[in-house]
Amino acid sequence: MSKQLFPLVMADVALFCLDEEQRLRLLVTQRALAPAQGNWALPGGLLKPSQDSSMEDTARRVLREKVGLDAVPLEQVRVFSGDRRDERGWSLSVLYLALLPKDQVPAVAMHKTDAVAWIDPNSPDVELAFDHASMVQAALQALRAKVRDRKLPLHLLSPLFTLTELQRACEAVLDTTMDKAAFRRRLKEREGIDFEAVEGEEKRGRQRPAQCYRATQEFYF
Amino acid sequence: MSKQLFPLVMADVALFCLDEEQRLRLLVTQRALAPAQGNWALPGGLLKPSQDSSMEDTARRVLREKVGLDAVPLEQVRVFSGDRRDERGWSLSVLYLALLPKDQVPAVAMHKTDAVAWIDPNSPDVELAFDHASMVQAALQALRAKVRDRKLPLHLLSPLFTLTELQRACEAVLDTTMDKAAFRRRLKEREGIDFEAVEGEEKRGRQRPAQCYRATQEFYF
DNA sequence: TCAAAAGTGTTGATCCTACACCCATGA
DNA sequence: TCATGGGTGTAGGATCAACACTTTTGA
Repeated sequence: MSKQLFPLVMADVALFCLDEEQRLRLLVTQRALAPAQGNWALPGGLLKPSQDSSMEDTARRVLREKVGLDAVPLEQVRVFSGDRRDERGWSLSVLYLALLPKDQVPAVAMHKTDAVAWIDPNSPDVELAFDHASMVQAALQALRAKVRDRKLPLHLLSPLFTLTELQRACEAVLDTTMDKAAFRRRLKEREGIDFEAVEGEEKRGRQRPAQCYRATQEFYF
Repeated sequence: MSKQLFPLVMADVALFCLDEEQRLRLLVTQRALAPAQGNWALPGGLLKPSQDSSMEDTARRVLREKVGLDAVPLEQVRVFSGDRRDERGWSLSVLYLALLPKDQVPAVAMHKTDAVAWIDPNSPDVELAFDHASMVQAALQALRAKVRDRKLPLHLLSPLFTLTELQRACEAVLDTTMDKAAFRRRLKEREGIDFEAVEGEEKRGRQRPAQCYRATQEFYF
């Protein structure tokens, strides 16, 4: 057991995006300091009671400082705690889930204060520090549960999106393929997607252009 | 903002049971110490790093110390944190959900170290301290989500239970009524409830006795 | 005119709801 | 024998998965 009186309190973030081929990707950073220096880990950091007015603030600040991202929608997953998960002693981490809109992915690549990488969350090709492998599992599970529950991962897309893009996003999360007709019928019946951004037609490569949609905030998660 | 370096770290427990009339009830305790002395609140307490090897341990210890319950299955709901929820300063609480088997309810009544009460979680007739009203809401939501998701709140019942008791438990949680035939069909098809505890027939009041069932552990939650 | 992706319609299987019905018991 | 709650069968409606089909564009 530890002799310390207070635990370390921190926030970690599992930040997902879609890559160019619409595959689900997870952001990891290379740790600049001990412990686990040089290892890969989820972006995270210690609570600063004087700066943060909640753990969500901590997570937000961490994202700002480590990846240069602001105003990312966050969702709590769960707490990881114990006297053995961090060599510095008793620690408690609140894990947050975040989805990065397609149009902000380049911003991460630009910001170069820390080494960052996008990895496949299903089969990570790097070893993750601490219990961050479990965290990734938990975050994935939470994300999948939501999509399975008919929620739409709209935050993975740009504000203007096509139905096929939305379907690809759901498929990437659940790692399945879905029927186009059924997917669209479910959406249309649910009444809440605003139609046709009048001239917003995406002229993709060499095929028929697709209708663009915009969703009201309540459909985001 | 607070000047403290470390936050208070604690665990709170939303412990549910069914009363004699199969209604969902929530355990609250009267606070013996400041802050909020004399007010009602969820049972909770501070992390003791030297005794607890995880936050779940903290929750378990709290239940043991405050209500005299041991080995209650716990499930994490989520974290409540911030600099304004507790007058003592920056604080972080991990909320746990627990279901109390019918045959252990009397044990709580016996244990008299703290004043305890069972209240209706939907319309609490007492004012709860801190942000515990939000906690109750969150715990209820988590519980309902599970039952809606076809999970069985078996921990609310004795190990030997009748199908009607199980249905009443689900109904109490969701605050609805369900169709008997449909409920039973769903169960039977799911293959996993062991049948007939040979002589375990409950001879309720003045009607036909009901078949008793026992479930394998994987169906509990 | 062809490939590729957008977008729609149909059909059979499955699940769910509502309700009717029989069964076993205590009074 | 009647009231009460345990337990089952069925029919109609909603939902869903699978697949075939039409449309619109760039090359």
